[in-house]
Amino acid sequence: MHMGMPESDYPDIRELHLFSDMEHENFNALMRGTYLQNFPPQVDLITEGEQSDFLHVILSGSVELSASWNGRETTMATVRPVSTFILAATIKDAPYLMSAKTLEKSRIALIPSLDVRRVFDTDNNFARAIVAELAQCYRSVIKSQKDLKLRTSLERLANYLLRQQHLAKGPQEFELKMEKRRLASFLGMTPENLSRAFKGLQPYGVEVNGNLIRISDQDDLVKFAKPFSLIDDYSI
Amino acid sequence: MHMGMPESDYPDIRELHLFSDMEHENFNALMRGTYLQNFPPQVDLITEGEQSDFLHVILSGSVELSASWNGRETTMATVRPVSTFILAATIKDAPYLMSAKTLEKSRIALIPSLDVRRVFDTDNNFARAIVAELAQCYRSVIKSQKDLKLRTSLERLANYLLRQQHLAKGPQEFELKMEKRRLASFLGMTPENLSRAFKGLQPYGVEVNGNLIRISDQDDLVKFAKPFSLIDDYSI
DNA sequence: TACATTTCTTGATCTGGATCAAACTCACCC
DNA sequence: GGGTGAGTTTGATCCAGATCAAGAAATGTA
Repeated sequence: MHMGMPESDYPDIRELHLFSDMEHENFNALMRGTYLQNFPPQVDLITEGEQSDFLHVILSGSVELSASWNGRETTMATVRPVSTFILAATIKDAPYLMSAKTLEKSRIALIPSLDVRRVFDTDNNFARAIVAELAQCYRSVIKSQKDLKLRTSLERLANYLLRQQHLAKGPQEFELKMEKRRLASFLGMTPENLSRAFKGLQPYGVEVNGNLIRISDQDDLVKFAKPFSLIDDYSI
Repeated sequence: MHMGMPESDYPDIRELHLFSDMEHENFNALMRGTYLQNFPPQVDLITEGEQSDFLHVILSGSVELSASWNGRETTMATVRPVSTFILAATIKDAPYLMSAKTLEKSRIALIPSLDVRRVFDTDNNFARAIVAELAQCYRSVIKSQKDLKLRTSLERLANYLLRQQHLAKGPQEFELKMEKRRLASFLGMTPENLSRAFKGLQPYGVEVNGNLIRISDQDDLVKFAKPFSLIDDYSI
């Protein structure tokens, strides 16, 4: 681990909506204290319940956010570049509510929470950017909550596939970006059931081949899934 | 409905963490455009999908936030005085993700979203207060999500009762503040099942009499419920 | 290449919780 | 007081999804 960011990583972070409007001075102050590290897969970055020491920015790879209770565990979200995670805990100086671990080899910037809070207190543009980011995060969780409470697991899977297809710019064929067992946990079901759910979507034109998904009858799937902007559109 | 807030309601709102640190000037500007209204029970205040016109502050009574999809409906939360709701939609100028309706006769302040966004852009203390509020809201939803994904309905009910007892300052006996069918929906179950779940908690010392709950064996219930700060403590 | 380990799938069974139906309770109102 | 209608409870049944068990496939490793 080394202190201070190499020049080459500045732009990626600076471009993030969260940092793009802040004072140069303040951004540089943040970066001076920032650690950059390459992590191998399966490394625990954060354990739920611990105090927030760093705001994390994922520059490459992927990170899983999970939570556990009473011996059970569930996947809450997967984070992909370029974005931050556990912003709320950092701002509130509160314990993490989720654990985080790398899924693949990942490059991650660690910005000391103390610095984030200090700059937050002085840089108004940064404070405003944080509001936008938090509002976005809040609305995302609400959508996910609605997905969980209002839909069956089959419906959740169908809509998940449509969302992923949309993210992949809407091709007939695309790859799952998550291991199936993780996807199952994310969707609130068991791996066995996910496997059966894929079968259950065959009548609606979904073909599965390993990580490859083919949606042969888009309209049919849409008719079944009934995607709804107030649940499935993560851009609003 | 009348324009401009009566003096007597200023303090309630001013005391809210969200408004307490902002400039007098700006607070007054907000209040000048604010409508105050008394609503009877069962009035729809907000319909999900509509554009955010007002930030709502509930001064008395209670409001239910719900969401629906494909003919199904679920209770997301109940809001009680003094707090705001649908802050995220107001800030983002995005459509509401939830509907809101009064459960009881309620006094509610309606602050035009345009004004909120304008003051947000100029008053830094207000912007910071919004960050704190949003971070709190975000973490609350995450906790609720963990509750849903990691616990059975019986466990959710047990922990809900312990939380309510705690809010009531920990007496052996306390009242449910929600209709049972709403509570069922909030906990992600049917009314029938809630009824059976109450029965299922009898062995752990829970006695139900209408809206009155008596926890005769605290330790036993706690041992079953296994409350966990990172799910059940809404103050962190 | 062969072996080991993990993930994924499939089948059989079980169970938590939903649904359906009917009684019961209670608040409200003429 | 005696409806009337909503909310709640109880019982019977059903179903989605969990669990258990065992292969099959993929992945990593000697």
